[in-house]
Amino acid sequence: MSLIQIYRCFCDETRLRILHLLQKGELCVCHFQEILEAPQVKISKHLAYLREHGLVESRREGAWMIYRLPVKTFPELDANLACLHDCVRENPVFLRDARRRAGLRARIITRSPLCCPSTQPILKAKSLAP
Amino acid sequence: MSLIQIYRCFCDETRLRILHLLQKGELCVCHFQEILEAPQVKISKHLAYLREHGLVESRREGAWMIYRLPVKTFPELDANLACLHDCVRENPVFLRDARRRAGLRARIITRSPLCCPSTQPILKAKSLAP
DNA sequence: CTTGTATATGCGTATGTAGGTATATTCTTT
DNA sequence: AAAGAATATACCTACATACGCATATACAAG
Repeated sequence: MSLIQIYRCFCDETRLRILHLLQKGELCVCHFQEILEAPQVKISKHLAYLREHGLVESRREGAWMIYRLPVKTFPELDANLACLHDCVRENPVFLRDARRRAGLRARIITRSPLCCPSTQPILKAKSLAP
Repeated sequence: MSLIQIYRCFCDETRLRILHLLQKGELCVCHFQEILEAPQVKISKHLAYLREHGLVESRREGAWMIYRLPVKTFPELDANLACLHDCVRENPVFLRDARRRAGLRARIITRSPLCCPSTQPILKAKSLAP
């Protein structure tokens, strides 16, 4: 993964918002759809772009795909993600995303299992498919 | 100047090298040509791109155009330039650029006025046009 | 005013990217 | 096996970008 590839990934707002959200932990596609209020195909393509360039990893969990930042970190990516986090500290769009993310988690936990179990500390994935 | 614009400017190697060089002070076009070993049109277009997006400023000095980072700074640009500087600390290409820049300055000072006076503390621009 | 130097710009081409629609794939549920 | 949900991909269009060649512009020197 080169610096240039990182910056290419960073130069789209949707991808920036995705990366910003992933800094607080993994998420599945439908979460991005809901938080960013963007169509599935748009989210899915940007995630594919990020994955092809090594900025996110994915795993399947039942019908859901869970995305996260690379477990094996890179200094350049770490540095730039930290810089991004700092730069958007007061940005309304990114602040709103963070709030919606927190709200989403609370809602899912208190209601029914609407989406992937990685956000539901109560239910385990395997228990959904006996 | 938005974050996205900064990242768009950052996602080309030539532009990254130009910005990295400018962190140590202003330079004119022919310096970039020599240090980066790139054709004039390529340098000129990347500088125009950076200027249109607010990442560099230019002024004319005789026949030369001097480029520099914006005098009026922006937090996002500062942060990302600092991050860039840190990321390329050990990058051969950027290290070589820095060395060539230093060598260029020394050569110009000790020899004749080959290029713009901003790198020549001995001669002033006005003294070249009496 | 002409020549030469430094720099910018117009144009053409090739490639990358963003976004949409429609469809395919994969898994779950029944 | 069939239907439905979650996600990915193929294809299309519009637009941005990178680069080179040729040419224009701006200034300096004579």
